[in-house]
Amino acid sequence: MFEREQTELAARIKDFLASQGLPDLPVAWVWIPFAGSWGISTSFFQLAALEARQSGLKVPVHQRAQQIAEQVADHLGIPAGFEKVEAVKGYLNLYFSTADYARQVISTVLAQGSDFARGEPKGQKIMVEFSQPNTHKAFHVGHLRSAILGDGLCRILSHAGYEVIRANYPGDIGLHVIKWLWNYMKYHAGERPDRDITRWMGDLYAEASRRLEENPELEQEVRALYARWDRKDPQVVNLWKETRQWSLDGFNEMYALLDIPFDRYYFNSMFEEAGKEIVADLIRKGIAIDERPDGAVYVKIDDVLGLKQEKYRVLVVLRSDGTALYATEDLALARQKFSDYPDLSRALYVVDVRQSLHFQQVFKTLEIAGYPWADKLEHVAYELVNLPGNVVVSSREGTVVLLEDLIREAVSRALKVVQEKNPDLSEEAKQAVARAVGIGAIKYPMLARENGKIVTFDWETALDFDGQAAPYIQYAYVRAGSILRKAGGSLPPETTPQYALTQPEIVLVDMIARIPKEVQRAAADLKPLQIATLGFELARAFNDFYTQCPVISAEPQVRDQRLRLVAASRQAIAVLLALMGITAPEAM
RNA sequence: GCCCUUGUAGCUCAAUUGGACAGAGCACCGGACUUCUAAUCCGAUGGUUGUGGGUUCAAGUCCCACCAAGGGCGCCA
Repeated sequence: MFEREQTELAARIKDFLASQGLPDLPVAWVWIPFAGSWGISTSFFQLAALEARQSGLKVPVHQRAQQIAEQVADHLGIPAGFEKVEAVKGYLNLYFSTADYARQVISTVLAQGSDFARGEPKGQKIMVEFSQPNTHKAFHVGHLRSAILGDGLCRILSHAGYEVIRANYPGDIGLHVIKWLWNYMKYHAGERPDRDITRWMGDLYAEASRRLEENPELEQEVRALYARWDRKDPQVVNLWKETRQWSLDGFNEMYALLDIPFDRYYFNSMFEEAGKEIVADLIRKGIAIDERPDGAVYVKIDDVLGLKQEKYRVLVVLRSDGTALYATEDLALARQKFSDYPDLSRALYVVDVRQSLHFQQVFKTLEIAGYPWADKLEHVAYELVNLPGNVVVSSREGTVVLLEDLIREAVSRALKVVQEKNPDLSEEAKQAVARAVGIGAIKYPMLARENGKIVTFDWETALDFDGQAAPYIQYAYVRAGSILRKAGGSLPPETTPQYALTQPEIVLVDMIARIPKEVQRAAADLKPLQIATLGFELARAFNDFYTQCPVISAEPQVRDQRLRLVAASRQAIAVLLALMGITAPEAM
């Protein structure tokens, strides 16, 4: 909002500075950083410093910056739409006129509804690959971050104006799958999962690992089974297909609960052969070195690039026995993405930070091989989810917190609270609230953290519904809805407030006005954290308003104005919750 | 050995990308429900931003060194 005014003012300032013979520097507007200040600000330190360097004048920079700010303030006077202009400590602050500003912000939100803060279509298509779960294994809190972070990124990018393709890449083949099949065929033949599919699949996998650990000689049988898979033995392939589907069914249940959809599935198993073709091509081009059967096929990336210092090191692209590796498949997967969507402008991989080098290697190898889209591949790295005391989540260590357990616990905990707080709700409504609150509480901490920082999971924090957490934001939404319901009727028409706005109202409008810019920033930086933080701050501003500014009992003019502000706040909170994939409940 | 990430209040995290007084939430202490839902609000306590240099008008943010934690380094995914 107010981009036009900002651009015009910047032009006027630049003209003025030029007329004073001052250096030409871009005018960068920022929000005045003090809570409750409505306006934009820019500083003149850079200008003063540059001038001092060019002319050799000995005036202290901050003093000179203040002089310039004062001159500019005098020159501008008070522009239309503003009510105060001041020069302070080298900064030029322009305060919006409160009445106009509030009216404009509120009306914009109410007119745009759920499209509030939606960016202009950018004409760019972005694929986001995230939540790469392994079939035939458990789905635990550790896997949750990629799913939630990736989903949040998709929502933000889409709202910011990009066309987004949500891709999943399940690990449906590999040693872990063969181990599982071996265990199933030998000890569980004919069994089928009933409920809790993913748990059952995970249990069988853990059992297989245990058996092999206790009796290492059994690994021969697993290897033999792998060979049968490689020969495409129909019995093995069919069983693999059937059991793989069980896992996928289980994943789908959880994605549905979490409201995380996908447009496109790529499966690990689809890329073994295609990957081998690319490797053959790399060998033909002299990029990869083939040392089979004594050694593997690899790319000495640093050598190829002529780097003196090691950076990309060596990427093994095929095993010495000719079977495919993760890297083999990744080469083919990237090609497939751009074959399916030739006009993709970016392909993001939301994968944990441990694979940073791997992706750098794969991307660089594709670039060397001459694929024109190689520079559009991008690894969005995030840190792992740990348990208190820096304990790694691991099925082998028995430290897993299964996703289904987490969801169940969070929801039942939320249900208890609803029953306490709002016993009059119907049973059905209570369940819906509990789901919204429980799942929101799980999602929020995964989003409200810098991507590169470890999330420590512990039950206490995860199920703590107080303070900076999703329920806080949801509650603000509920309160706003409650006021509107009590007030009844339709919203009063747009008016310019004729009374002096109070501080909580000013802060609240300010928060709402920041949203469009923050959406763009979060999209550009690929950081849902910024949305999560803003969501909390907006909710806090609303709660503050709620306690200090009566709406329904206020005199008619104030009441009308505040009702519109409440409706706009509710809408703005809904937009931010939607960007995080968190449900906005009607009651709590 | 080389490379990457992180280090901010007792704990968990922010800080408009180099700007104005480093802000929240938990926890602790003290207050506020016959008034729009107290899953809330108000107040108090709490800081040499790991250490030492440097660049800059301006450094939590950039550069160098050191310390600490985590991660990655040719046939795991």
